[in-house]
Amino acid sequence: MKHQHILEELRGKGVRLTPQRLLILNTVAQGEGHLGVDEVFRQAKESYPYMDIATVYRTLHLFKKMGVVTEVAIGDRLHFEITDPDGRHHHMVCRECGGAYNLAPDYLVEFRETLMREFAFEPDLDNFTVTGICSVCQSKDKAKV
Amino acid sequence: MKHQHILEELRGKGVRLTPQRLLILNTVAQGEGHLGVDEVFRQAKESYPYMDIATVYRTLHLFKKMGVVTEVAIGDRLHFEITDPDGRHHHMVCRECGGAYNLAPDYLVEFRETLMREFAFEPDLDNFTVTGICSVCQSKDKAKV
DNA sequence: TAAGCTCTTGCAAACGTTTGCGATTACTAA
DNA sequence: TTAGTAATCGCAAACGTTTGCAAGAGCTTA
Repeated sequence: MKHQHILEELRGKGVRLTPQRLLILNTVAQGEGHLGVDEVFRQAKESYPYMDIATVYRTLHLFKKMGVVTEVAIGDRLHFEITDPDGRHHHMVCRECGGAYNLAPDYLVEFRETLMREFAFEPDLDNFTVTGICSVCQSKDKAKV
Repeated sequence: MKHQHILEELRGKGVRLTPQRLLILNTVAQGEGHLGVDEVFRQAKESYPYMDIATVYRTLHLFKKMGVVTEVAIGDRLHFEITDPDGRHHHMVCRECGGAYNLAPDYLVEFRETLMREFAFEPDLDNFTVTGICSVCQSKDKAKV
């Protein structure tokens, strides 16, 4: 069981650490990359058969609100990952293959400054996703034509 | 009935123009700004009581695929508007008040070029939405503290 | 350690959205 | 104008997600 610091943090915020929550946290942590809700549910259920899908949803939303996990929209489906501890990152999601790529925060600094200066609009760039077509799929598409 | 050019365009693409579709198109067009699915449904039902919610969903998705309407995510809810004919625009959505502001394409040109150059990632910036806090709500928040 | 308070869980029902299907309708061609 | 064909509609059921509620469990205090 890693993520001891996350547990301390949650306890400090008055979040009760139930077996279900620990299990879901572990599942998300072990699921390298990004897991969908149903995948988290299925895996957690293997360890604890009474696990309820409603608990999974409630727990993931709680973790998201607490900043412990990050939600990434991949083609209409929500995926979850443990929040990047050393500096947040963003995502580029390919609409063709569904692949998710990380994007360092630097690339958004200027965009953010522009919106602030021009519109006094403070964008949420902590959890930012841009969809598009990745380089691999671009090559494939060209090959088809 | 405006939007004659849209009808021609749809017919040209082999889309059947049923009364239900015309009605939904008019509803979206008249609903200044952005209408939710339920609002489109309710308004369309006033003119044609047999209107089915499934038809509204199917039609809006069809129109979206045809490029006739644009989908905007406003705080977990999808809204629809007639696609901007003279140059597309983007949206800034306030997560506090739910307000949607237009954003001219210019502000994204540089961001797009960066992603292309650095990652060969072609972003979908035709229908781009960034959430955040608008200037009005920022002032309110300050006042509360 | 045990009691008590509050939060969380599991269940079931509700909600919003999507899908399958038979009946109906828009469009095409004669 | 009419008949034929394929797409669309309305209905109902299915699906994924959220919510209400009573039973159960975590944390605090003494």
